[in-house]
Amino acid sequence: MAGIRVGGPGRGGGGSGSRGGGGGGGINLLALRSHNAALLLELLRRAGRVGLSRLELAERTGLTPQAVSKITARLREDGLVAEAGRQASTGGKPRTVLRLVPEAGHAVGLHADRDELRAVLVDLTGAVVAERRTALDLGAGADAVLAAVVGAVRGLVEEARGVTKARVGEGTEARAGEGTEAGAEGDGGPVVLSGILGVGVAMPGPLDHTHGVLHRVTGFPEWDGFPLRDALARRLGVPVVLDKDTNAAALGLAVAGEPGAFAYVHLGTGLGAGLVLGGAVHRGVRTGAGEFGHQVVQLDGPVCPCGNRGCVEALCLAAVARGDVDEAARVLGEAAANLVGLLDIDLVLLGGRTVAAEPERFVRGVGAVLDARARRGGAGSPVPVRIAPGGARAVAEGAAQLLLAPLFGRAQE
Amino acid sequence: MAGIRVGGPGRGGGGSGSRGGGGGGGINLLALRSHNAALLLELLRRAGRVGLSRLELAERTGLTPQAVSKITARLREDGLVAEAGRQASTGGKPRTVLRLVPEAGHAVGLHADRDELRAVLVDLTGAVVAERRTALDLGAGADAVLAAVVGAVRGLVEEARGVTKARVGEGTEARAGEGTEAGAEGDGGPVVLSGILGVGVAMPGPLDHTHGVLHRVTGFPEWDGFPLRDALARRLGVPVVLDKDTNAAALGLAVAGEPGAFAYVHLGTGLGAGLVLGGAVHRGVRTGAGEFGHQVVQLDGPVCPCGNRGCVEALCLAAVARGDVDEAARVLGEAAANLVGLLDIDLVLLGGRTVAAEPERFVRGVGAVLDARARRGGAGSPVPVRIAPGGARAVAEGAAQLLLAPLFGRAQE
DNA sequence: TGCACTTTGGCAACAGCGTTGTTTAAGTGG
DNA sequence: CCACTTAAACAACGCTGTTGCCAAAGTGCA
Repeated sequence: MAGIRVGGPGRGGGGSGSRGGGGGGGINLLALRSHNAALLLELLRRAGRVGLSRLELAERTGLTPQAVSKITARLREDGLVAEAGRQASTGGKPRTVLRLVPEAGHAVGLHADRDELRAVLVDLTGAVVAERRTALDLGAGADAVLAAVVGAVRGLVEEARGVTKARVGEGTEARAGEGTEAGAEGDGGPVVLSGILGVGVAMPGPLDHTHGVLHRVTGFPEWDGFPLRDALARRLGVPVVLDKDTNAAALGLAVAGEPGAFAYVHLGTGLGAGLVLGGAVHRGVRTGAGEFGHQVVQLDGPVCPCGNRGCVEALCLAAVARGDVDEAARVLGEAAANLVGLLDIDLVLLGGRTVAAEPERFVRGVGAVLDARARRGGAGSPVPVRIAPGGARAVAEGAAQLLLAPLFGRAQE
Repeated sequence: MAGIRVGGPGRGGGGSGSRGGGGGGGINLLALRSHNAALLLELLRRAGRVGLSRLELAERTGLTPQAVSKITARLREDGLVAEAGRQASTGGKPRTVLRLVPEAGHAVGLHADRDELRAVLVDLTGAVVAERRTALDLGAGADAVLAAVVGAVRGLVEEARGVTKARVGEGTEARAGEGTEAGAEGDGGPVVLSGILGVGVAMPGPLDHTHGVLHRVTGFPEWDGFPLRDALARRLGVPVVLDKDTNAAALGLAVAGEPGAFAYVHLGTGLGAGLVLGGAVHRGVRTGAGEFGHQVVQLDGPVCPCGNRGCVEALCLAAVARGDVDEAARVLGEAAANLVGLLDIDLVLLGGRTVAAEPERFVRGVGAVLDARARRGGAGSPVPVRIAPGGARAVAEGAAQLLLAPLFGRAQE
């Protein structure tokens, strides 16, 4: 069944108090092994259905071809990678294409919003295999909510397993196209679901990502300090990771190929941001980063419910409320420009219900401010603004990446 | 004489196009070796004169004691580390204390401000060994300025070498306290200066850290696009690194022990910031991060020379100009609070001439805003504000760290 | 003073990592 | 059909950190 732990089977000693890695920054041989394995997996993931040859992997990693051969052999043994056709010859033996086996692992992503719960099951490549939506009432108490969440996850996984089994037939091993001529397109042949890697949970409002604890869920004081991660992990029996919705969305976008430094700005019932710097989600020490909405852009401006005066969120939402979308976009643009200048990022992605209602006008309005500032600030090409791809499912997909991303070398701080 | 390259002598093959490390993220055995060596050096540097035992190093890195022994043996061979006394016994053989040898390497830090040049020579621990100050006229043309800079560096190094030689006597080897009982305090015994590791240059205004090129030096258009790093490196014959003054200061503070995430806010003739996130200076893709002064905090406010309306810099400096320091501090505080909320940092450090004129009032004023916001935002303890230690020499010292820091594992992106 | 005990840290043997040199496989082109 | 080219596996190697063992150097009690 091939464990998913990238570190490999580790048949040897392993016994005593072996420090796996991480400990204090010292790089072990085990740590080295899993790092390089994760690196190859990440390259293969990004290559998608096209795949990559061993030599291409060697070029891109800086490792020797032989090292890549050894590592990929292990990954193939573990069922994570499979050979899939060959490239055109350039005068000699054609390169063998390696591809990630999507069915080698799955993860669940949950987006628990104020009024609904969205759950997705994704495979190793991040593609959605199954999805569920249900209403959610956070006021019903912890037990009821937890039961609902657990039920949704269980149902999702079992339903998906049934569908997949039905499609395939039965009695399959998790080895896809092992050695044989699977052809360039090994389509339509997924296999039995391996165990679930874990569940990622994305929620609005302040929380502690490191400990998986909620803080001050707006309007629901009974959730304050609730250790959601551990409670869910106990009931589900799989690892659980908790994060803010904006961070999950940003992670999903980063994994999906957006550049190494961008901001995901979410304007819905509130205003927040997820920051990706150097390819990794920046959460800050207390998972508090991305507190974008309560930036003051108007000294001594109107009072915001948070107590400050002149917050972007208040100004922006007020403009939306009175129908002045262009003004809302302009205010949002000024705040985004502050952020862009402060962090020198490459891209601003807009998302959220309010933006989704008038996407072009927001993109145009925010972009206009950024262009004007860049032209004056002078550093060069203006920072592009786009609507974040992925739509309403993006947060849930990103939540699933909270578990997948570490396999591909994206440490979650 | 023991090269300073942490990677070690590498007596073996080394020959052909061996990819040292870095290439594409793949971790080589060489890369592993230098990583772990750098990690130990960093721990020893932070321990300072107190030093650390091998077992303490093992605990903190997660490496086995034997691995630490091997690595430190190499470092001792290279003259970077020396034994220095022993700790009190806890019932068995007492632990041998290891300490960094400060004289094993030196670097030069330059702070080229608008009107003066400050140069420091620091040893491996970052302690200033010699210092020079001269007037600087950026308008005198590239050749004249470069000649002045080169002269200052040469003079500084030779003067320091003379002094050190005079103090020591002569004929010393770069092995300090090798094996012998050097006593707990091996004071007053530095040695011949090893070669200079390189020169770090810190300047105001926008520039490209990656390529070492200046952009739009305010008031001196002739410097626009000038490849200062390469020009200086050619004339000096040692590696040169260029960075913004605020980034250099932030790096220096980070190395000096400030927490893993803080902002250095510099208010002098202009307003800028250096950001340290996750222990590393955040420069952004175009070295543009830290553009703090032209954050808009007053929509449709007064026009700033940069063309925007309501920039912090304009508002803050205007308040200073009319003598209203408290208002300046309040405005600065609001902008700093925006930054703190956005990035979830641990600390705000204030520096620069204008702040230095009224330090307490700025600290109090900025702190008041941060406290108020934290109390409302609620996440918990307020973010402390302090005057950045180091004074007027801080930028030059940080510039020297541009070369020292990589030895200790702080990659410069 | 002497012996038992504890702890440190070097030495030697080892497994595992990526590297190098060589061989086999699998194509192209004359 | 054969020379040539390129890809990838195999084998030997050097170097990494790891493990097992032992000398060194203290403490503490008899």
